[in-house]
Order: sequence, then C-alpha cells, then structure tokens
Amino acid sequence: MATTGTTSSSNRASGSITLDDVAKIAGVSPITVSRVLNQPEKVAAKTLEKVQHAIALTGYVPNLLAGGLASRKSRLIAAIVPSMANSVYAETITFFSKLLRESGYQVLVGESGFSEKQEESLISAVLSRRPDGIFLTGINHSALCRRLLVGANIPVVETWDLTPTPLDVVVGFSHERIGQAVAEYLIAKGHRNIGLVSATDHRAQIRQRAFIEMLAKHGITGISVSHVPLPTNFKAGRDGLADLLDNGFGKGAVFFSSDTLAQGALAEAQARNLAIPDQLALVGFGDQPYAAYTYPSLTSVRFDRAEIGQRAATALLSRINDEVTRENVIDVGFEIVERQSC
Amino acid sequence: MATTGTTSSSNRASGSITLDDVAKIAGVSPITVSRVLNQPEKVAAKTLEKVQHAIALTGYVPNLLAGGLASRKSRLIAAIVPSMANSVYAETITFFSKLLRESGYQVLVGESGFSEKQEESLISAVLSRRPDGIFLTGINHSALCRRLLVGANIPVVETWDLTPTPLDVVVGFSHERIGQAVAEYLIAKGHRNIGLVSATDHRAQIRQRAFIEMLAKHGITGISVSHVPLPTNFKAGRDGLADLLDNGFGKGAVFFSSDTLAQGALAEAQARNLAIPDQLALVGFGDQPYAAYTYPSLTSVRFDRAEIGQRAATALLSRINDEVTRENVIDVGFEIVERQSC
DNA sequence: GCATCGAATGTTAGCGCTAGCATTTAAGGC
DNA sequence: GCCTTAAATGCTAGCGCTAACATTCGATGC
Repeated sequence: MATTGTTSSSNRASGSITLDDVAKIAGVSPITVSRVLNQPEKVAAKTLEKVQHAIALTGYVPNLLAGGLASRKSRLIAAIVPSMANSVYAETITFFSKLLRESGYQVLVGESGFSEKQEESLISAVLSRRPDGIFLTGINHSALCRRLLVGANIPVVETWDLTPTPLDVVVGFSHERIGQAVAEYLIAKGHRNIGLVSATDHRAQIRQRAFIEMLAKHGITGISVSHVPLPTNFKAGRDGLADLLDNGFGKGAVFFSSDTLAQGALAEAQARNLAIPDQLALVGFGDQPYAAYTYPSLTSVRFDRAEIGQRAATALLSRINDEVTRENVIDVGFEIVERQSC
Repeated sequence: MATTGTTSSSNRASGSITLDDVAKIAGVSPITVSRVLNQPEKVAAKTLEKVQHAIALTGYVPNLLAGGLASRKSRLIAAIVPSMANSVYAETITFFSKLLRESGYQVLVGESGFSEKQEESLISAVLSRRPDGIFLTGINHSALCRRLLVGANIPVVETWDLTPTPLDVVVGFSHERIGQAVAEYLIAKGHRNIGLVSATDHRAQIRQRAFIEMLAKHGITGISVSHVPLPTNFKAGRDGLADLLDNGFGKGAVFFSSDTLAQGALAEAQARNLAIPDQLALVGFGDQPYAAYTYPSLTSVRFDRAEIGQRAATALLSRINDEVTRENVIDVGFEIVERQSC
C-alpha cells in the first residue's frame, strides 16, 4: 500500500525535480544533462536543445550541494572583511563579487569586526562549505587561522596591505609608505604643527608609526594624537578633532585615518568657525566618492578599491584554474589627491 | 603496485579528513561522530569526549556540502539587497547575519543593483545552493522570481516595505505614510515652497507620490522635483539641490530621498552661503549615524535598520523551525527626528 | 528470573550529482 | 567496402554525510 512504484522511489523523496527527472523527460542519460549545464560545448546541438527544453519545462534548479560534493568544486568563494557597513570594504567586495560571478562563482561574505578571534570562527565556519578560494582583509591572522587555511589547501588572497611573505598572494598597498608620504606632503606644504586622529586597527597603526617617524626625521616632534574607537564614524571625527583642539592644538594640519573621520572633523571645524585650510588643514584617507564634493573639498589618499577587488578576483581565478602565475605580491599603489582642505 | 589497501580506497580520494576517519580514530561508528557535531546531547559524556578528542587531533572540518545534501538542510540563508556599498542595507544585513550566525546559519548576500532582472538571476543562482530561507529587499519581484521562490518552497522574508499580501512574511515600514508625514511636518513648520530631490527606486517613488499628494491636499502644488540616478551619493545631493536652486527654487524646504543626498545638499548650500534652515530647510531620510552630527544637524526620518534585520531573522528562524506564527506583516514604524536643518 | 523500557549506539541505504572510463555513433580515407 | 579517428553519449561507482530504523545494553519492576 505504501509508495512502492515499479522503479522503487526513495522514502526520503524531496518532491523537487532532479537531474534524473530532466534526463528521463529529455530521453538522455543523467550525465548528458550534467554536461548541458557544465560543458555545453561537448553536447551536440540537437541534444542540447532537447535537454534545455526539458529543463525549462520542469523548472529544474540544479543542486550545487550535490554537484559540489561530487566534483569537489563548490563554486563558492569566501570573503572576510572587517565590516560591511564601512563602504570602502563593501566597494571592494562589490567589484570582487562582480568579476567572480561572471565566472560562475558566488561570494560568501563574513564580518570579522576587526577581531582576530572572530576571524578564526568565521574561517572555520566557512571552510565547512568547501570554498574554492578565500579573500582575507589584512595580513595579520592568528596561528589557528593560518593552520586552517593551509589545511584547506585552497587559494588565499590577502588584501588591503602588503607583505613579502603572503600566505599565497597579496593585493594591496603600503601603509608605511602612505604614512611617510603624507608626512612629507605636510612638511612640503609648510606645516610644522601637526596632529593625527586615528583608529586603532593594524593598518591605521602602521600608517601612524611611519607618519610620526618621518616627521621626527625632519625634526618635527610632539605630534598631537587622538585615538578613536572602531568602527570609525562621522561623530568620532568630530570628537577626535575636538579632542586635539581642546588640548591646545592651534593652527596646523591634521591627518585622519579615514575620510569619514575627516568629514566629521570638517563639521567640527565649521561649528568652531575655523577657516580651512588656513587655520586648520585636513587630510583624509581613502578618497571616498564624496571627498571631492565636500565644502571645502577634502585632500585625501587615494587607492583603487575596485582594482583591489578585481585583482584579488583574478588572482584567485588564475590559481583555481592552475594557471602559472609567479606574481604573488601585487601593489596597487596610492596617491595623495590635493584638494581644498590642505 | 597502485594504492590497493585492504579496505580498497577510492580513486578519487581527496586526502582531506572525513567523518569516517574521525570515527575510526575514536573507535565509534560514523553516525556517532555526526551526533557529536549536531546533537551532542544525545551522546554519552564519555563518548563525547573521546570523539571531540579525535576531532581536535585530526583537525577535522565537517563538509557541509555532504551534510546538506544528506539532511536537506544547508544552514545557509540567502539575502538580496540593492547595494552593499549603501550602508543602510549593509547595516540591516549585519544585524540579520549576526542573529542567524548565532543559530548556526550563514548568510549569502547578493547585490541586485536595484534591477529586477539582476534579482532574478541572483535568486536563480542562489537557489541552487538550497538555502533554508531567503531575505529580499522590497516587495516588487518579477513573475519569474515569484515562481522560483514558490518552487523552492522555503521561507521568504521581504523587507523595507509593507504589503498586505507578502509572499510569506514582510518586515518594514510604510513609505506612503512617510511621504504623508513629511508633507504634514513641513506644512506644520509653515513651509509653502517645497522641493523634492529623489532617487527613482520603487520605494522612493512611493514616498514621492504620497508626499506630493498630501501637499496637494493642503493646497500646495507646483512642487519642484529633481530626480537623481541610482545609487544615490553625496555628489548627487549637491547636484540635485543645485538643480532646484538654478531653476528658481528660492527660500523653502526640500525633502531628500536619502540622508546621503541631504548631506551633499548641505555642502551645496554652504558653498552658496545659504542660511540653514532660514533660507533653506532640509529633511533627509534614513537617520544615518552622522545625521545628528553634521553642521547643522540634519532633520531626518528614522526607522530601525537593526530591528528590520533582527525581526527578519527571527521570522525566518521561526518558520524554519515550523513554529506557529500568525504574524506575517511586521511594521517597524518610523519617526521624524527634528534637528537643526528643518 | 525474565519481560519492559529508555538511553546509547550501530546498520543500511541513499541525498543528487559528476569523474573516469567504456561504449557507441558519425565522419572520413583509401 | 572496411579501417581509423574523433565526437557524442552512457555506465559505474562513489563524493561525505545523515534519516530511519534496528540493535544493544543496563536498569528496573514484580
């Protein structure tokens, strides 16, 4: 009385349409349907059409869990960023995803919140989906992270920073050189009273150290520093600048660890009626789209977020496809964009 | 001479550690290892410890492709948003993901770029990973989208809007009532010359229509409207306001379809030396974190993005767990936050 | 002593797909 | 015509895991 068809059907039947169903309707073997989906060039035109018709007819949606299990290719790429709400990371991921989607990959994004512990747990969780590659932000990863990644045996691209010894390949720019370059820029502009409002993440701290060291090399010491909590936002920029000014920072120039901070500081300066750049000069970091349009417009450090995303994607794809690539340190560079604020 | 062990091993051996390996080392059957991972409360303390030790020893990483295939539970939730670079959507997703991660789910995010066609292709692609639930932005979906979603037979939560007839459940707020409320607010403030700078997505258009209709109901017509391209950004806000002003919009109030636009307009007003709010009053939308700290601070429409994310997550979880839930239209409400700009 | 029961563990049989061959078919060469 | 070769298609055997049921085991009651 039970469901005992001639070709006995499973007791766990899902009801949803499978590749076998499509194959039966099209009158071909299952593997042919699989080829239609994955390597259509290997199927005769007539068969192709027959199968595609059956697919359309049934509304068949392939099951990538099964496909991935069988082929050991999940067509999934994992990406770990500090925060999606911060548009600089979101932009990179947008471009990264776009390029990968065009090659048939999807991107699973996780937010580490700038925490190594969180990064560990994310990586561990995401590896259970057997991604074909992984995108990391930064080059500082815990020992466990490194062990997990090595064990996973998949391409890894680190981003937003540079190191001569990447896990696999790194796409980014030198925060040390940026710190130095901004210091030299401010000196060249004639500034001697210099301040810094900075977040406390690894990369901001590298810029800070290089910035202060380069200033010291030119005899400028006693830099006023204000640290702001992560994630950085507009208010933190206002508070950071207020902190400097309330502690006796007079006429001078301030370097901010993000454009968001600099934009907030712009508001604080306006509220205090300070003339920009004469009384107070500001330099941001990131060259966000709005930097050119604030009033006054914001001098900032530009680097190409789209390029990071795209080159990271390309690097992963070439590794997944076993192409010979010797380049494993990709520097996308940076430039200081001078505008009205400094 | 080949790899012919006694217990013959596959010719496709992956080299990575499997649940069976762990089982052998722990001296239990594979299903017991599976239970340790998924329902540890069903395993005796002694066995549990033995197995966990074997897992730690081998560095075993479970394979969710296999697990998902066998159990028909992918522990994956798909989310489609217009754009991740827009922090309002990113914030919602951050909270949505956080809550789901705590329940063992991961979120796969796709960007539709405000395009229905793109949404279709994303949904189609993502369904092949057999997500356990799906998060959509908005309530306008193509016929094919609806068909795909119904066919997938999984919980669907629509967000950022309201409808009496959701696909499954909707979490959002009424754009129509917002348009009306802002109109009434401006009228109550004594404004009669009123402008609008708006993006052209579905929801902004609903606000626009309701806004203009309510104004008309109070005898105010001839609203100056400037449309800006998607995605909205700072520059578009400047341009939009400039457009109104250059076309004869004098002293009055302008409603922007996002805070980003209003913030840009603030810069344009400052560049033109307009007194805010006396010569020009501005109302934004979204109450972004910076709105309270711009100079002058920005009057805006607040709604709780975290709440949308959290309630969307809760709604999906309760449906996945087959809990009885009658509530399928969840209104998170909104309020106009009055600040200096209007 | 033995039936009874619940807790712990194991066995069997797939989930839906694809790699790696094997086989069939079509196309050409002389 | 028959052989050779390439193109098209099919068969077998899993990928690594878990649902469903079966079994074992010890504790308990009478």
